Amino acid sequence: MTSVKLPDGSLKEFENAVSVKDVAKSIGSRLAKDALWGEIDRQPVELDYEIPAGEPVNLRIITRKDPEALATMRHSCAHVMARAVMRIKKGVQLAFGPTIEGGFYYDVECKDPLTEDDFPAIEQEMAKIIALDEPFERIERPREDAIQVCKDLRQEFKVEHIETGLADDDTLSFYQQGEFIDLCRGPHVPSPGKIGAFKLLSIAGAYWKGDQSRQQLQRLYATAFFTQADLDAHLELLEEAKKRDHRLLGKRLGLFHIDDMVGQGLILWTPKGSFIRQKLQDFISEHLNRQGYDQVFTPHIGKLELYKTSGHFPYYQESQYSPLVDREYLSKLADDGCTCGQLSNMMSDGEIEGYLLKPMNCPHHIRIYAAEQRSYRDLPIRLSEFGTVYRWEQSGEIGGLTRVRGFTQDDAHLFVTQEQLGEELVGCIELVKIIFGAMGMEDYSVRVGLRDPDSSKYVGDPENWSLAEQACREAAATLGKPFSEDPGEAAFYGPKIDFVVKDCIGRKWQLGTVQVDYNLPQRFGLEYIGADNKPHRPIMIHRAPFGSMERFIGVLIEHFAGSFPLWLAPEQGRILTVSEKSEEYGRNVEKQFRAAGLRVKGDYRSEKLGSKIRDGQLEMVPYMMIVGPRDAENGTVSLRDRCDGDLGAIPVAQAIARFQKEVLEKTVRRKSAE
RNA sequence: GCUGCUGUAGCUCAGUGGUAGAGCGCGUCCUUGGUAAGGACGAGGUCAUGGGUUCAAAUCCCAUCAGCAGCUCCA
Repeated sequence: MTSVKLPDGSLKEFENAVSVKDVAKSIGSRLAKDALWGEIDRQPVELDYEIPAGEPVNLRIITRKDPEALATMRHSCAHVMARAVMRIKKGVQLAFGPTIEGGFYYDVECKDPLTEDDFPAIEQEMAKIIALDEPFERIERPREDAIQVCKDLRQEFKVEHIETGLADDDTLSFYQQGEFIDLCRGPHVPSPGKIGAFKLLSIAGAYWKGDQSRQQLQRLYATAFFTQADLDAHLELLEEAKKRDHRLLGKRLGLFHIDDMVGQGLILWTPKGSFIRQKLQDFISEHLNRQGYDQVFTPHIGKLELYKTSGHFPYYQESQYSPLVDREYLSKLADDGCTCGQLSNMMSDGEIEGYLLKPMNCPHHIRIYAAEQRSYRDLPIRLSEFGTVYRWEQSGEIGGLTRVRGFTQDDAHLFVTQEQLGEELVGCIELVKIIFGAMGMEDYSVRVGLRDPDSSKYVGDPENWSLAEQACREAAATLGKPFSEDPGEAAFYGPKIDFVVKDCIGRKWQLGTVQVDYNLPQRFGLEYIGADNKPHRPIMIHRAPFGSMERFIGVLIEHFAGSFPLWLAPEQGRILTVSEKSEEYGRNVEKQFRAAGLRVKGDYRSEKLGSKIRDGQLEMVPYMMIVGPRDAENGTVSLRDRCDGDLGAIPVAQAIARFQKEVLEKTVRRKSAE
């Protein structure tokens, strides 16, 4: 007797031995057809798996409607892709081929490297394999046999993976499909016929096991869906998302420029982009004032000595611009043929004095704190600065506004007592909340980085750490949205709270961060005099709610799809004359808007109205004010909203009032890209 | 930094071992048009840079620089 319990709680009993498929058949022929695999007591099993007799087992039958079905089908598709590649190319070594968000990839090594030109052939071969519809057969082998199987197949990566990655598994599973056999945990759909529609997307390099020192493989990215319609919709979504790319919009709207002659990863803010940045800085400054911050200015460079004390030099030397060395030593360099390495050693040893382009603002702020004797009555001290820092990012990593070599942090350092820590962290979070709220950005995630309990790399008193970690949790909780707690993600000097968003192609970027620091106050010997008339050590909080102006604006361009809210729009409105006959009235209206402090321009070209409107729409101007003879006569403008279209004629004063209200309220307009 | 792809007019891109192309934009003129492209004419390019192969290179090869995708890294 075999009995199974179904997810709805019902019990089914069978006299003879039954497979998962038999159970599905007994429920309905439609289910039998749609069934992909089964799950017994939460363990995936094949459809032909024979259910053990005896005690009732919990059985789920998975169809494409179940959330995990798509991922499994995609993984099956990865096998099909690998098989196709092996049919086309000789000597293919397979590495890993997992499902990822939105698709899957397979890492392979080919003697004769693959290019995108091979895609049509691979896709054709995949179509053939799918048409064959041979079942995915699960084969289980004891450990030693499994290694032998991989050796026979000459799949060295698989051998290594079993020997190292799967060292604890006694039995290993393979899936076979015709001539193709691959080490795989499963599950799979019963056969490739279940794959609906697929497409190869791109090819890129990837290191074996993610280790830079290991060989580099080729990673084939692809995606698959149960229906062609779903695939088409997905591809269209990708195309739509690309139109929001801040690199394209930034160029098209003239927001910023990156120039070869200036240098990689160095942003030139054009007037329009500068305007947006200035407005954001003004906005945040206003809230800094309210929260009792003091704004400071500090230089872009500092002595090596400063960064030796802070620990940034030479420890992070690789990711910094080279130091600015004294003239004297430079000529010595030239005369003696001294190598860069030697110079670097001399600097670390203190033989050479030089300056560093600052990689962080904290050392400068610390020296402001240390410049005066501080009392507990002065604390907390909150020093803020839109401080520009420079970091030598790897060239392959630089791009757009999201990863640059020079950027301005909306930085601040708070010097607080242990007792004040919790409240100040909450204050920092409050700022983040205000900013994201004002932008209408809800789609961000929060991570609290905690100590790795097994590591001893952390500085500071463990008891204080626990207090700080708890304070971080409590501060994060004030956002009122779920956050993750990541042990081991803390900096060595203290726990932190990070805010992460995604860009238009799904890449994650860290924006704001709030970090507790026990280390720097110690390194710099910071003190304040307590109520007990004794010196005490303050705790530092580093915080940058935007992260950097560059990255934040990059993300913001994509968030708004280039269509900024009125208060941020460099050009808030444009006056369009119906014909040149209305130019005088148009200029008059323009003056009135300007006098009211609004940023408007006039389009007085001898173009047709439709053409001017089109230009205005494409340049993302929030409002257009159309003026013709009728408006001149009535003292009106015909207002056109970029999102809603024609709003009809209203008096000029009313239009101005509408603008001012919208600016004051910082209304967030709907997104739309074109 | 690594792997692959790319670099042609202000922008988007076509092109090919033998005198450099389109659309948009720009300029001039015509047109005076009421809610997403009116018309004509014209200007504009050391084909990223530096080497090499060749009678001949924008085209083929090498290097450099830059961009894109991914990997790695990210105080």
